[in-house]
Amino acid sequence: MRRRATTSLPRPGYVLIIAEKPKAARKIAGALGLKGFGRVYGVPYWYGYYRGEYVVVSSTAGHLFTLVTDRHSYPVFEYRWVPRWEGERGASFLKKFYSALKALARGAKAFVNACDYDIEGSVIGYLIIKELGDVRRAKRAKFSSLTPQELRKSFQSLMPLDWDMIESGLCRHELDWIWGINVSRAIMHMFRRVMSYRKPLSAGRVQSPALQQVINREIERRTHVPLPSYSVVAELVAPNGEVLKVDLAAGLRTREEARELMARIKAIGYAIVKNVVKKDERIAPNPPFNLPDLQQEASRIYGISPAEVLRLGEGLYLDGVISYPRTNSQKLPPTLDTDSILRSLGRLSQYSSFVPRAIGRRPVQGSKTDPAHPAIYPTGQLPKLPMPERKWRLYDLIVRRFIASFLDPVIVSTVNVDAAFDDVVCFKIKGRVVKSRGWLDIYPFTDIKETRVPLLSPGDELRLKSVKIKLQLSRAPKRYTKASLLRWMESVGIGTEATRAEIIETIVRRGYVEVKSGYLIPTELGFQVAFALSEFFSEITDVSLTRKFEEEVESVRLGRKRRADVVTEAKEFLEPRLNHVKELIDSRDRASLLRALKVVKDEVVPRCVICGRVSYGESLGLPLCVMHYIAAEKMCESYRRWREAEGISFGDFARRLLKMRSAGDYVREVAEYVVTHGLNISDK
DNA sequence: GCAAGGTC
Repeated sequence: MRRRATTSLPRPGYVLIIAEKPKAARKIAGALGLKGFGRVYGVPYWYGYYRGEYVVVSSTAGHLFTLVTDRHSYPVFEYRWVPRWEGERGASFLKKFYSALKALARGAKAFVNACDYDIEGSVIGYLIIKELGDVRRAKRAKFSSLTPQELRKSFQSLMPLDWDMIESGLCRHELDWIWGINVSRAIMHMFRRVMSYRKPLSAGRVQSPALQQVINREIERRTHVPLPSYSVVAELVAPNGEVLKVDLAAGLRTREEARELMARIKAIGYAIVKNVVKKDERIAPNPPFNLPDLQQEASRIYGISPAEVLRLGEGLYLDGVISYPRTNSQKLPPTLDTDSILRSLGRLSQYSSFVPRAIGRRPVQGSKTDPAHPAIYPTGQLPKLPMPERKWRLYDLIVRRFIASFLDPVIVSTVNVDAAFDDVVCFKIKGRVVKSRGWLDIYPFTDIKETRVPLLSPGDELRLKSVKIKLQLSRAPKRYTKASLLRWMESVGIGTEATRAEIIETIVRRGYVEVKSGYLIPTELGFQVAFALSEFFSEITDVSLTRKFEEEVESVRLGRKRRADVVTEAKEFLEPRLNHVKELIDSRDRASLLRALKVVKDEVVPRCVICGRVSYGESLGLPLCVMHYIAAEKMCESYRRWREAEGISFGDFARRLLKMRSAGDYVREVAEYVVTHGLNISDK
């Protein structure tokens, strides 16, 4: 497109088309064949005639308006929309978009909201037209992708403003604001009064369930009581003399059971091969990245955090070397000229040998989709080198995943051997060898474990060389990393591609969790906030609040409910509870507040006999804090299994727990108390 | 100051 840059505003009397971002505005202008180009306040616009109509296309950069209130207290249900650059820190870059659209709106005779066709896009465009233009002279462009055909089609049949969609979007904003601001203020009030804590605290529909998840996992780990199970493992000698290590049985409940099995196996002395099945398995390449997959892989392979992936990805996108990164799609656009992208990538020596194998083929596609954007792919425009190391690594990962998606599957030869010691025990021996490396050389980050097995045929004898019993202890689940927490958020459907990483940073910034060796560990403050929320606003700690919002917002979109009614319901639900909490805090009933925060150390009675925190309840006949209480209860529960498995006394069980590294620290502390005070649970 | 959601 030839551009004639101008520094002044276009001649008035045009239809102003508003896109969600500058890149989209450029695509729309291209599709409509607009040749004129100019800038206002540095913001680009395009102009010209489309089907006889004089039009101007420009854009915002996401939300230009936000909700604010003038009230400083809570409950608060009065709010209004204001330009974001006025108040919000870090939003000053929006001022030029605001000024530009305001100036362009003055010369417009009509408006088109051409933001992404989703509820946020409807809100973004609507608020701009409402605040800076005139909604009575506005229409909506409806398109599902930014391809020229789709865009032209949408402008040939412009729709009236999509009021139900706008109302549902406004409703989502208001619900999140009402819940988030009010609950945040309530807990700040509480922590200020009770603990003299003065830093900002927060709660919200997405961040609070994420925090709760980290807390639950930590409680599980720290109150973990390992449970026993037994396996029988043996060394067998194949006819060719090779020694094989095999699990003959696993998951046995008692040591006695395992001993019996072992004795019978020893008496027989050899196993017979029953069946041998050889097969080739094909492992297809992964589809091109969407953002969650990229965040996961960058964290796994290079330890780059999800938020940094988003930041680096945005940089690569603005450099023009990759497509839009905030996407959930694993599919490439059907019209994409993949061959010319591949040819261009082939000019980089890292990739040149793979490109010929990829050209002329179709890529693997994933099942995930996105209403606004395709999967992340290299545009074929090559990056300026050198670039910072981590940025390069991310780019390289994206390119490799892209090229891999065109290549042959990895072929793995597998062998499955069934064998048995008479009718005493059947077992399997499995082997795997990579036969053809396929896409594995360009994307070598997948570890395909190889196990070799000697050549065996039915009827072969496997002589027993040795056999023993192995005690297996159940392990506590792993702590979350930023990447695995993000995965969890995605799996339960909270947050969006663009926000999840930043929301994880928020719970870190608040001091709710710390990052140690990549793992998220809740702080005392995090525990206290989570307990306070569960006590007074339990809904906000659960992902089901998002489900509820989605249902409400959807019913507004379908015109079945009015936004005002949904907002009123939320207000009527929250207001009495906020007032109740406020009264409790103002009543200075310190003891009940401390009990609600659960893990506070204070002079209040009764206290945990082990750690001095406020008591939560009695277990083993002792007043215990919530964590030692859970640990003690789990110990009593698990003792039944240990007695069945090993026939040991409660005292011996406690002594063994002290030595188990996989036992949670709260469990070991309770065990130590049990040992030193000679406690028993026979009376339970 | 506090949310979640867009995008630079």
